[in-house]
Amino acid sequence: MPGSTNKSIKKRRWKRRKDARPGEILDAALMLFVERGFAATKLDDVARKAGLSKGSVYLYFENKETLFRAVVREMVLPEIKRVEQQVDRYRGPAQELVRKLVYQWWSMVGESRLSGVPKLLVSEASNFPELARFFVDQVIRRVRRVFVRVLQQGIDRGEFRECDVNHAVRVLIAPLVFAAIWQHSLYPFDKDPYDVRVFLDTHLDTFLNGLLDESGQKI
Amino acid sequence: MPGSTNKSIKKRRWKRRKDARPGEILDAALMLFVERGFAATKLDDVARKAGLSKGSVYLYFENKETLFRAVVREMVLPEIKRVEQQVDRYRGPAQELVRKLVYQWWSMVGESRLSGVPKLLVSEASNFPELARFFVDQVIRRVRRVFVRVLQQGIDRGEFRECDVNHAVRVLIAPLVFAAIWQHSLYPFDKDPYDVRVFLDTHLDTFLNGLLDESGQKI
DNA sequence: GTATTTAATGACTAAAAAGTCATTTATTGA
DNA sequence: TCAATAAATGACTTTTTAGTCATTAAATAC
Repeated sequence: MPGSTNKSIKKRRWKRRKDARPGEILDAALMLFVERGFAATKLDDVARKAGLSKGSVYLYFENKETLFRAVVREMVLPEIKRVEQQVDRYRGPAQELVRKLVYQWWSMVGESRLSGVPKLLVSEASNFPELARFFVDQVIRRVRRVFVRVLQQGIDRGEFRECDVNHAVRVLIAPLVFAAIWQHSLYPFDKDPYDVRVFLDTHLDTFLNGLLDESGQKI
Repeated sequence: MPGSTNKSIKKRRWKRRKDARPGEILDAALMLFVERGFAATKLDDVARKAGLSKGSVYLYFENKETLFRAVVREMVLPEIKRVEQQVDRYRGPAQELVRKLVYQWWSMVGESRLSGVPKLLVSEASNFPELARFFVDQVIRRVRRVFVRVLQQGIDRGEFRECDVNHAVRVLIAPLVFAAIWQHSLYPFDKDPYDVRVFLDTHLDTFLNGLLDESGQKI
């Protein structure tokens, strides 16, 4: 019988959750900003997705722009530090390290909600120049630096042939970033089958094979 | 003496240029949409950039969305057809063809205003699903098909080793698209020097070298 | 030169979404 | 249990920008 369950139960309209709110708002905002972009995202939608009202969002974030900046800064930095540490610890053949890093990067960035951040920053860079600068300095360049070290190590060990490491690292990274961006943009509209793992494997195979010292060992 | 030159010259306030307007509006719109995205682009700005008033834009395009769709459709299709024809004509070693295509692609897509289109579509895909579908079908997949044919040819000729052509082609293309997107997004904020030509060369070197038949010829 | 046509304008209206705040109500603690 | 506190609301105001249209003036035809 409908209505019998809530006969005289006073429904609590909302709960106080001061501590949980900011994180929930950031999560909801990240998802919508990634999907729609900054300008096309309504704060009302963010609020609804985060399970509160628009007015409450303004209790935690000064305005829409502040929220946007917070999304990028808060979500990204903790992760990038983890990568750097992981690389510091590793010892072994450069080839193996590259493979490990690529797969780790994918499972961390590619499969988590964070994978949307590259798309978001590519889309909004010119609307938020100082955020773009922050992202390039604090994320992109640090990731590059990590990979440069690995490649240089490989060359020093004689695994890889001499090459322009600065550009090689960009060639190595480009398909990774591309895959993340793709996932959040045109992938859903592509009818041709495509497996990110196979894509990364293929990239690793050709890239590493192409980088092998001519006299050197096979993969 | 200021003012003497326009003493009694009746200044023409505007000219009738019915034929030229649509193209000029499309050009201006493309630039702004690429830079700022759809929602953040004001029709007033498009109009000013195109050298007319906002009201006039509505003489040529029904509304903002129609204009957006027109930008993508009108600008892209003519170019893609040219690429396909160029490939059809070519005969020679697959390696050379790949190199030629990459450089041609760059000078056509990378250095022209069209290079902004990939960024635009990546950014707006989920806001314009049917445009995204159109772009994937009519551009991306056709470009892939062209490159697949070349790679397969190389394998058949024994230049390249056997491999998953469908994924290899994505690995080949990803850095190209990435470079175009990068150029229009985070590149201006990157302090590390980077030369697209060298980037493409490095990519070609590792990719082609990585794809060479193990028993085969050197680059 | 004058009348007619229509490209072009810009001041206007309408719609949408950002941002505010007086009020409500869950929570705390006396 | 009741008063005090502050988290949360949602109706409201403001701002922004898409879209309209009566008017202006350049081009054309007579």
